[in-house]
Amino acid sequence: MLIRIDPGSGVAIFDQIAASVRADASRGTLRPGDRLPAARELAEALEVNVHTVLRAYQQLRDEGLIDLRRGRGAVVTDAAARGSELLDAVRALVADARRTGVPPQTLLTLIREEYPA
Amino acid sequence: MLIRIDPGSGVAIFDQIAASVRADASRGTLRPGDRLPAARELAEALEVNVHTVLRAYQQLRDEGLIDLRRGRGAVVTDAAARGSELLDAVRALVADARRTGVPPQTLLTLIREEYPA
DNA sequence: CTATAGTTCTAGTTCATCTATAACAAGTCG
DNA sequence: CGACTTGTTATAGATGAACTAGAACTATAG
Repeated sequence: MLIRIDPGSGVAIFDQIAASVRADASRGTLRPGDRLPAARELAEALEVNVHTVLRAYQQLRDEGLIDLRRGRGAVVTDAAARGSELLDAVRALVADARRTGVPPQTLLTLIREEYPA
Repeated sequence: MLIRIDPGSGVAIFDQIAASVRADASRGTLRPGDRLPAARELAEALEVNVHTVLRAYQQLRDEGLIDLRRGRGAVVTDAAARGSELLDAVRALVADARRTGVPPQTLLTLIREEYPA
């Protein structure tokens, strides 16, 4: 469980935190039942405000990736394991995009168009 | 060529415009050689500032999706056609994600992790 | 040459993000 | 039960990116 962020990368910090957790879940580094660090704790480690971390956690909860409960913290759900099954398909698609010279932004847009939030 | 935007959606307007063009190119609605509306023209239609549209166009140029020339405007390049070849693969992947209950954000993160800008 | 349309510059406004503090509430766990 | 942990909510201020506005400039098309 290592979360790294880059302030001033243009991407909102809370988005980076959430993305980092998602990535760990997909890789299997984070497994169902695992607990994320407490918000205040992580905030201190990243030298970031608690609200920023909490906003990331709430985003993940909205996606069903974690459960948030007072007193216990953020626990990874079963849903998180499912993401890892897609990894191979994702890798194949990315390889295709690379080969044909389709830039990341375009690929991301294609996905978004087909799978709107 | 229909471009719609939603101000106050959190996503920057110039990003929305660029994404809309990318989507049209992938779908085949926009083909190599086609011209985008003049920046001032589109700006007026969308009730948006010219700079905002131009920023979107410049982003697309950086990706190689369009050529920008004074006096002529924005012309879709050959590169744009390549994106459409990926559509089937993208649709398959999205279907897989849907089936397994993986939310859009998670899928997008997976792509980003594998294909960093 | 004239109209077109992108480029560059300056300046002001708005709004999301992030920070800082604090009080509160619902759990966990001994 | 009771202390502790940890998320929830609220308020307020600072910062910077995005957007707007207006104008002058310049390469290219026709």
